[in-house]
Amino acid sequence: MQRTSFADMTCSIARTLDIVGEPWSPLILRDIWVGITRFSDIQRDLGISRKVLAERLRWLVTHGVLERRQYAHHPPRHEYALTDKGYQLCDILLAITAWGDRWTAGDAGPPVLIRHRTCDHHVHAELRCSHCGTPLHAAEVDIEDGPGAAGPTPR
Amino acid sequence: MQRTSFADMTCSIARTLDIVGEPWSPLILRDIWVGITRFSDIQRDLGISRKVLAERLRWLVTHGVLERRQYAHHPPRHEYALTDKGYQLCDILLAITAWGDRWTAGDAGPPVLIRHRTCDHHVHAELRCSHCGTPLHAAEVDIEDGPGAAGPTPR
DNA sequence: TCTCATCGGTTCCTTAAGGAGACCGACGAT
DNA sequence: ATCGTCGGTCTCCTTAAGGAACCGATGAGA
Repeated sequence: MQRTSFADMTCSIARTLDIVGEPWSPLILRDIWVGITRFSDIQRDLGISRKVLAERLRWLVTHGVLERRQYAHHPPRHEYALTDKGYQLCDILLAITAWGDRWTAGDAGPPVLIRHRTCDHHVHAELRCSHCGTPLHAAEVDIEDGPGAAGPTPR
Repeated sequence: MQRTSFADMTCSIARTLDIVGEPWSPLILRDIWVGITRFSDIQRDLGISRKVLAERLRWLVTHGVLERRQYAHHPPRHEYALTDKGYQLCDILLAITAWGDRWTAGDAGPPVLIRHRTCDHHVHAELRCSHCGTPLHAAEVDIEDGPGAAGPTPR
């Protein structure tokens, strides 16, 4: 899709979307995160076309989000694994899950529960301010030009 | 493009992507969030085609993320505004910005800085556990079936 | 009054991306 | 010898994105 590339926009959101903004990519990352790591398994689980899956996996590997590993030599078999960069993308998936649970789950309740191993409770993700630690929301922040801004009206 | 609808998947990530997973949608939300609220202004700012912008705005309004408001009567003029549901989506944008600042900004530094009005510092978003308050990361959680799960192997 | 500009779109055409499914080589199992 | 699995590639068709032109309602200026 995405005939217009976002890679050159002066915006961290746009540059992130350039890497994982295509609709299937977050679902592929989710699958690998929960342990569905092989080509055929991902294809079966998502119902994605094999062509598109191959394209996306290649793209995500070249952008350092995934790595392709050979886990068996005699029948040469491969799996995909998250890099550090990819694991941190999954944090965004936690934030997306929190929104989806709240606004799209309906009466049936959330499809999955998230158990935090640290405290052993069912939890959801909350955004906090890195400085003062209080809950952070989009309505409570101001946007200012940063060092990487371009031109007089950057974003 | 998204010829395959994600709306019926038993997954909060998929259902969220069904609403805002198309690549332009997050950028449209960002623009409205930072105060670019009129059709022509958004179109100019993003360089998106007018046709696609009209489609996206309609979609986001029908899904309750935006509302279309008439802000002038005599020359009938409209603007788009975030609903509560839409404002909470912008929290995801904060998480995306944090990742993009870290992994795509390069030597120039982040394009924008986020000032938290509560503490008046430049900050970034951190994910915390809703129960124990410690930092929450994708590697530290287990996924379990929730009440809205479907079938024996839901996701 | 005539002309020009703006806002918020709609319509049309071209091009590129997604979906379905056939095919394929390497290997293992029966 | 045949069948099945894994990890893809290739081809064909449909559909969505991009670009540009057009449009009605209004307002501003000469």
